[in-house]
Amino acid sequence: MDKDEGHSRCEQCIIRQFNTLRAMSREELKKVSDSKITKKIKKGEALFEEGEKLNGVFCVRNGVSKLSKLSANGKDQIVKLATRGEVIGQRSVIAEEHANLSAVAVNDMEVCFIPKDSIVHTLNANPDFAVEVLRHMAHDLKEADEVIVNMSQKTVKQRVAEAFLYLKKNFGEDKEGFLALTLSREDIANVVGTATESCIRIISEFKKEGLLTTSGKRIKIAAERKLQDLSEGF
Amino acid sequence: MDKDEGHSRCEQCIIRQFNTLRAMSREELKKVSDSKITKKIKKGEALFEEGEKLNGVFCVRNGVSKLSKLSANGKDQIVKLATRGEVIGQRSVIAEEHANLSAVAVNDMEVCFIPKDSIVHTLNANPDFAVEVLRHMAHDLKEADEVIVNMSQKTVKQRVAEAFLYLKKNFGEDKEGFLALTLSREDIANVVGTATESCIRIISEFKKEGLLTTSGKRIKIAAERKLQDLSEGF
DNA sequence: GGATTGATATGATAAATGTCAGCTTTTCAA
DNA sequence: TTGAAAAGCTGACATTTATCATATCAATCC
Repeated sequence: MDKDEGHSRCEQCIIRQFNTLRAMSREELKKVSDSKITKKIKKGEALFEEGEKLNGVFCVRNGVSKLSKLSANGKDQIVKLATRGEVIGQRSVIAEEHANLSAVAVNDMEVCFIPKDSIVHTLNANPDFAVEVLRHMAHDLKEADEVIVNMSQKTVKQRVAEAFLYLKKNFGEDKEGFLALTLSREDIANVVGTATESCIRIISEFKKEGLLTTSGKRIKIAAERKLQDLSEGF
Repeated sequence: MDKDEGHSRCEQCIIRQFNTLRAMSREELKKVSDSKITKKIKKGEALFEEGEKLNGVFCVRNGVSKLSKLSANGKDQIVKLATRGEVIGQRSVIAEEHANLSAVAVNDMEVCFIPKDSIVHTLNANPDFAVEVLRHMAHDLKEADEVIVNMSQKTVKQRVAEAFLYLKKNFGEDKEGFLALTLSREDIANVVGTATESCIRIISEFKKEGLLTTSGKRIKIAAERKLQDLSEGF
């Protein structure tokens, strides 16, 4: 059994090494550990919805969550995919605002809910932690800027290509070489910001051109270099 | 003469009230004031270019700067317009990364350059300041998420309408009722993420429909409510 | 097994947007 | 003042993308 499973202490949790919690002192971490609640979230269930007031943050132990925002025309735009080691909801807790995004499990998840008190307290008391969170948010902001440019300047085809490269880079491949994270065509379309049909059509095209192969909804990247070139406009 | 002009002390600078610098202690502010350099930037000149290493941040005293990123197809995407009271370059300094955006003056500017040492030092020593910067960045991140959704889900026409509402809200109008910030058609197109010709065409349409009136490059919003509705998809 | 449902796929068509070319107006410096 | 350069504008056309309709496939439930 994975030694990080169950109700282990944050102090021993290896997940912590990958996120801002590593900048906490031993005592601070102990407090977090005492107040945290481990939750299992089934595929399709929501961690929270857009507009909801968050009383804490979620540290992802396993699984993937999509962070999305509903647009006026009724479509969901997926802004980020959060996986093992990432902390969700920090932005809203820090800004003391209601959630600007919804978080829904893409597959079965295990998360730790950390009440905001211990986070906010540490933020005000431990500059190392504050700066660590700040660095992390600065990084997210840079990524967001890049997404803005891609959304407005790249074609749908380029963005689809990029989405697959992103999935490979961030979630890797399984033993058979398929992308480890399997998304529905609709979810892919919502990442890319296009109609589901357009997305499916482009995937079909890519298959014909030998850039991808598929098996059911699973997708394998067959010519990464060509996908890369395509996504950059060649 | 404006009492904030010239080489005044940061302690007395009224601009400071609007940005993160207000969370600094008296001594910290003194250090900043001693090391800062006031600069005049002419319209069209750059504060810094994408990829450049920043040795500090810029506090805007007067004028407006466009923050933009060059896309692969050679177009500039304007990600943000920064005006009086805003601090530019914080993200790059905090993340210790090269600038991910270029900053170019949209009109004549007066800015204070603050070397990064005093910023970084205060960040590590004064949690209030760190949290203040963090709040600010959390806000920017939320705005960026909204831009992503708009870019991917709204039509060009909706985005143009929204751009004018944004300009009115953030920069106001002059005595005659024209938008106080005058941008070239190309800059508007680069905010919206569309071709300059498409942007011009839509402005012409809006004029015909009585939503806008123009005088040279100056633009007046004639029917704000209708523009609002249009931007939301009605 | 057969019925039902949701996801995937494809075609036909319409709408939105970009590109290119040419023209007019404004700007700015010699 | 004037003439070149830049910005603004418009039309024609090509391309991209969305929408609607329909068909197929796969999973699930009785």
